[in-house]
Amino acid sequence: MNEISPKRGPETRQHLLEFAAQSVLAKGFAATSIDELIAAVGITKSGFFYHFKNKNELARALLQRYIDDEEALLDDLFRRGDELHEDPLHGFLVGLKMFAEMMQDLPNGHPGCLVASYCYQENLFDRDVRELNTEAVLQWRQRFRERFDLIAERYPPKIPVDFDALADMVSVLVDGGIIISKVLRDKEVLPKQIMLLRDYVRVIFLGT
Amino acid sequence: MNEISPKRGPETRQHLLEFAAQSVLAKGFAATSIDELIAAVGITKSGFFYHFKNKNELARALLQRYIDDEEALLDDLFRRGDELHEDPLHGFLVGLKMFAEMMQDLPNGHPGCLVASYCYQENLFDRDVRELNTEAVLQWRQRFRERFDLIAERYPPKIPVDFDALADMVSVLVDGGIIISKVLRDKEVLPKQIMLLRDYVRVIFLGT
DNA sequence: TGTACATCAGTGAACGCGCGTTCACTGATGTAC
DNA sequence: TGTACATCAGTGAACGCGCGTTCACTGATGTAC
Repeated sequence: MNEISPKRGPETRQHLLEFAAQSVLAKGFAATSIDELIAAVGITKSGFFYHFKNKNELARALLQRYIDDEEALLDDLFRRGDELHEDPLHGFLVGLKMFAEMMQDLPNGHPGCLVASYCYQENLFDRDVRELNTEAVLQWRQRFRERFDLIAERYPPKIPVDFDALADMVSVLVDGGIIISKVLRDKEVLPKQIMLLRDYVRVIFLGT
Repeated sequence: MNEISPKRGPETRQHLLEFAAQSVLAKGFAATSIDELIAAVGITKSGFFYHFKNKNELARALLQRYIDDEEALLDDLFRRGDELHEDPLHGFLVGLKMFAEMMQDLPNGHPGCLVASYCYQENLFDRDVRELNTEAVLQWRQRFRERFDLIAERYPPKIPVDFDALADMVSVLVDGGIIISKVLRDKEVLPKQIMLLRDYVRVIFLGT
């Protein structure tokens, strides 16, 4: 038995991270115990400390993974939108549409945003983890801000609008939409909010 | 000493709730210990259990107080908006403006939303607490939905819009705005998001 | 081809502290007669 | 006006469990010569 024994380490680490992410989103980081993670994965406690030197290291790895995954997902999505329309506005609108559809197709709704979860437990974490969180949000602001600048070159906005605030609005609606979806146990809320944002962006740059 | 000793009970309870709210918003409910609360308030642990029969009872009281306070605050705010304009649209727009200003005037920004905090630790709480959370969000949906219905009677929307989703958008932008404000440590984010919502509502019903 | 050593991915036992909860008790104030 | 009892707002000591972390050790695989 256990014929695939060589090099299981990275795999075990991934399982720990996956299970930890679920648990943190359901109960918070403080209530997520190392004991439950190792029980789920099937190693001993010392095995956990081989992979992570302490619990804060787990928090860091968890957040880094989440940020990287989200970035890859959304980059891919808006790139596909741009491939369908060379126009930056319509490419973005298609990207938002695809994003809304993707959120709608998740069987149990969005599992939750680690950035938001950490935000409401920030005192638990070292400064490096908190800075990671801040950096991630700032990156999204910059990314969308550049997009709106690009759009505005071709489509001067019909309504005066602060592009940094509009860029933040994407993160705001996603994080807020996830919360209201979760609290109401209604997975339609998040996609509907994204579509509302889409309508707003259209009316800003096209006037209807 | 201690000449004002009679009937201190309710006062102690309020202090416990105030301190608990701060701590829960900074670290989460699980990491908020009864020990730190009683240390802050100056009673013993058994004194705590005189006021709350267990920790879940504290969670319930905390959330109930938060919901009641927010409801009173926003009711008052939109009532004042309506007093300045008998028109339901302009009364609402004024209310949103005052809301944004109020958020801007908080010295350290909004301290956080307990509904959102509990949402990311829902597995810690009994069903009654979770239902309280759901009910609160549904009430806000209904409240704003009625407002939009009223507005639409006089101002048919220029853009087709789902009023339930638009009503949810208020909660979504507030909860999301608080998170992004907190993560960026920039208290301007939340009021700006509220003003963006205001512009959106205006363009929906007035066309600009 | 065989041996020596290094690295990987863990095991097992023990640690001390902090946690939520229970229990029997208390001293000051309020109320009934 | 004095006494008996009830209620309020706690105290103090003890409980057992679960937590994160440390330490010395191990057995399987990989690499150098």
